[in-house]
Amino acid sequence: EDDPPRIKDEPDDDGFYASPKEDSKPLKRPREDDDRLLLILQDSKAKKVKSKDKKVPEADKKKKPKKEEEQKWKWWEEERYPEGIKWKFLEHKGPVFAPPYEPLPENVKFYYDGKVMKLSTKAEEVATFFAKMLDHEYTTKEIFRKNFFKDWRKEMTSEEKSTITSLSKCDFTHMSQYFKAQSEARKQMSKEEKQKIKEENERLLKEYGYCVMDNHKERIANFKIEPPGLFRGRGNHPKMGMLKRRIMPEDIIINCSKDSKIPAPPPGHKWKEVRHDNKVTWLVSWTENIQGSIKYIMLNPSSRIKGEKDWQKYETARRLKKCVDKIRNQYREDWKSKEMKVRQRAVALYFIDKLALRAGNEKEEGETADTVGCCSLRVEHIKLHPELDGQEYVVEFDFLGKDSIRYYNKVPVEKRVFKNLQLFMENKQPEDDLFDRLNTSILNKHLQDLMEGLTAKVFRTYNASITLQQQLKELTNPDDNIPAKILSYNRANRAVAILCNHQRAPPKTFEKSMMNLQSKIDAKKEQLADARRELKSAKADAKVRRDEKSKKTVESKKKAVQRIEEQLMKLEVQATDREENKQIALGTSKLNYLDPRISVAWCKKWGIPIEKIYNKTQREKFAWAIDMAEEDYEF
DNA sequence: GTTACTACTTAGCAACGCATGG
DNA sequence: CCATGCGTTGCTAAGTAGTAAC
Repeated sequence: EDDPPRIKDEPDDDGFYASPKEDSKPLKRPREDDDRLLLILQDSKAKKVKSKDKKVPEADKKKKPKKEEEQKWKWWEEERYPEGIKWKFLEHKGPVFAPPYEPLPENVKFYYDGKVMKLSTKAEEVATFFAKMLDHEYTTKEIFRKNFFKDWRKEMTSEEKSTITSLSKCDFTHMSQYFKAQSEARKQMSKEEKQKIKEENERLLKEYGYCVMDNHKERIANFKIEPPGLFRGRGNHPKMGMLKRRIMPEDIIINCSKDSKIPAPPPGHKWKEVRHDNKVTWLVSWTENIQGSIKYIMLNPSSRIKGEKDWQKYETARRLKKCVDKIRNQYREDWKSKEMKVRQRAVALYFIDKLALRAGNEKEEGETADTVGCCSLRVEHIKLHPELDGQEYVVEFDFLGKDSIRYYNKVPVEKRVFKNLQLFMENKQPEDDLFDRLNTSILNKHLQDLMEGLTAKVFRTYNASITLQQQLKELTNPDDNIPAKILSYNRANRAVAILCNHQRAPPKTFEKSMMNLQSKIDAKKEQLADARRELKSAKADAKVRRDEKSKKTVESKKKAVQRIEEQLMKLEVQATDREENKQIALGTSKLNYLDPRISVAWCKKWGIPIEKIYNKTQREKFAWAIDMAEEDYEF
């Protein structure tokens, strides 16, 4: 047993404290079932009170958020379960299913080969999926059309099947127009109607959006089952256009505790299975029909179960910080190894560390888009340049990574790495694996030996977080005002996003919005010039008159100039930020790679309100960090 | 080692909805 | 008050990585 139980009052391997303050507070009361019952009881009482509240006007509404505030639970101050056990009590209402198909009104026609054709309900439903995507580029792609048509035909009656033999003879335009009109009508709805829909959504959220896990009510992330539709893979996906079938209660596995109130399936239906597995975190699962993979309903990032894991992730990355030098020396040694396997492993690890590449699991050919990560790189994905633009030993990377996002980079590497790469590529075809003696499993096993809990992806987390910390130190100018400091923060964030290759398509309205901002800046500049002129004349005036009143005018004009200068500066900062962000997505790194305590500490140090860095959702996810981190926190 | 299966994190895009300014 | 632009949220695909069975 190299993993001791975690409940104790000293830090475990990950630096977790049972009770996190170092002065040894008494252990918290263990989670007891009595507590749980109490909470549920309170909860149902609260509901009753609330429903009464409905008739009570405005004044009472304001109390609600306060009440919730008081109830906020600091799970990070509690002891953790022994490893493997995820919860003791879990109760939920099951999933919300997609609304049933509503057949089209009679007057909406489908045409085949120029003639009106009435489709059976099943065939019609699938046809509407295609019609709704008609404007999308997808529907012009050969593979998409082929896959769609094949799956569509499976839903047709035998008559339909014999009539409809070619997709190009199908005319969905009338259906498409109908849907466009529908969505237009939705936008035009009256306030009352919109309000009604909103209330219905809130009701659904209230009823199905939460569960009770152990003693606490927790938000569920995705309580709605994915509706049927056409599969939209990313990049060049061989399965694009296939029919994603409707999920029924009979497909659903429910996971909850034995002593909980088991959710009821919709009338006339039953669940595939109800199980009670507290070694996993999911509440509901089903098998999807495109890849045959399992989908899950799990908790929100603000939940204890996700938060603890997230915290732990950063603690592992911090442990890597302590031994990364040793590991780097090690892999540099391994570049010289007699064993090919060891050399490949060492070069791959160098890429993962230096370039923050993903591990690169192997994928089943023909089942997914052709994308790669480090271990699955092929010879065709790199070019070796003994010299390029005045630099020696340059490796040019060009491949599609996760989500078919292109990774393109020219990197000078150490001579040994370069020589090794030449060796690995000898006598190989472009489509051969660069690291033919390596896969992620071998690599991760090796990493596990170097440090407990170390895997390839820890390097991404570590390098991302350490880069943010470094960049913040470097870029923050103490004399800057708040907007300028925030620009520095965003620039530090951006450095990480570039490292991790988090790209986005430039927003469709980018050019336009940039122009708008520029014209705002121009207007502000003019305003500033005016204000300065006025100040000047006021000064001149004051010189002649030498009275109190004109002095005051000068003062107020001065202030006006200052104010406008500040506004202009803010706009210019905004423009810079936006321009630099054109093709970079900051969100992913902020949410998944940057230890939030670094950002919290930075905010505290420079007096930046946390709201400027994290929006509401992000503050909920990182509540633990916001509560814990002091200004001197170091990653 | 290889494969199948499972559980969980990470990812970009599009729809939504709210604030803002004319 | 309405339109518009933009940040936020929802959605779900696509990764990583562990385990078990052969």
